[in-house]
Amino acid sequence: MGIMFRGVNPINLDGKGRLAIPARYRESIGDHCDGKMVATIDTESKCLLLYPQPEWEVIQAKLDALPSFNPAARRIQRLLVGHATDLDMDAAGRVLVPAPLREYAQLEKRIVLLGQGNKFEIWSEALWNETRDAYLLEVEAGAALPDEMQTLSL
Amino acid sequence: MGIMFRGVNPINLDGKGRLAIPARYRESIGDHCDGKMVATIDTESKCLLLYPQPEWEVIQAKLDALPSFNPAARRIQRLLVGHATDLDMDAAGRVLVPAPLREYAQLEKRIVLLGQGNKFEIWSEALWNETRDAYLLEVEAGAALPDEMQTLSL
DNA sequence: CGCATAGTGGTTGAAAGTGGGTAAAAGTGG
DNA sequence: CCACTTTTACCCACTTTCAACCACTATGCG
Repeated sequence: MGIMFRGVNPINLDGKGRLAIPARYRESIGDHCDGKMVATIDTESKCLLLYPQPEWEVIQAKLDALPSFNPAARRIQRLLVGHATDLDMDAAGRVLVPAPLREYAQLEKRIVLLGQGNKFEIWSEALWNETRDAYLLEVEAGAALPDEMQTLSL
Repeated sequence: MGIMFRGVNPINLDGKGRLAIPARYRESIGDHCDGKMVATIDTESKCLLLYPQPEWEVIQAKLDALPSFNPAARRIQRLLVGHATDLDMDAAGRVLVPAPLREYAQLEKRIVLLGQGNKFEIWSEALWNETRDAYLLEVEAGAALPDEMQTLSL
């Protein structure tokens, strides 16, 4: 059983595009992967995914195992593996988010770091707020839940 | 079989947004999770959910196991796990409720802490009163009960 | 009626967030 | 292959935030 990230963290990117990982995650990240992380794009939403390196290796192994002649599989491989970039935490607990990834997720100064289990999601603050509000409206409208979740008891 | 909370507790949030857990729950919380709790939003109602950490870990594990390419699953993960925040009781038995969560549930000074089995719900007092009265009216109007409850014996 | 415990609020010191400067390294073009 | 430009990693300084601590008040119980 590995690392478990959660929570919403409003952060400022600095002028150089650096992201300061909130202090409460640093110890577990240091233990788990010595500050080595991997960032890539989320293909479904305009946000980035940030994994501890060991977690990412597992994902990439699964992706590499997909059938090479299936166009959808190739597409996912190219998008996810193709954009995956190694990032190192510096002494102050920051990682430099590469310009192409910043551009994809429309990251300016105000961003949100969202804990999501074995990974983080990185959103522009504006986009996250829009997305979150839309989700809440969907729930209110009684959006259907898939079977796996019908039995989920909170 | 774990912890069981119940009862309605009117409480004041202080100026810093701290919530004093009523003394009668503190011992069991201390035993069960050493004061470590997790708060997140309720997606159905404008209130917060407050779990002892071990209880929450079980729920998050289930949520994290949902399929990543299912939009409804991503929605629930982002809303619940994304807003989940670790809280620690201080020496006086208080937890600081983060500003984003206070905002979601419209918590000002007067709030209500509602025991609900393995968790608490945190309501603004005004919203709770409205909701409770509405529920009572629905029952009075003879709202239908689902089948599972037809046989329920109190 | 007094004591003990819970509720409440304020203060302060350490740590996290933030921003910039500099030097080395990588990339680019002649 | 060398010179020049751009990037990036490391370091330092400033500001803000928050959590632990302390003090006072209210309440309930013996």
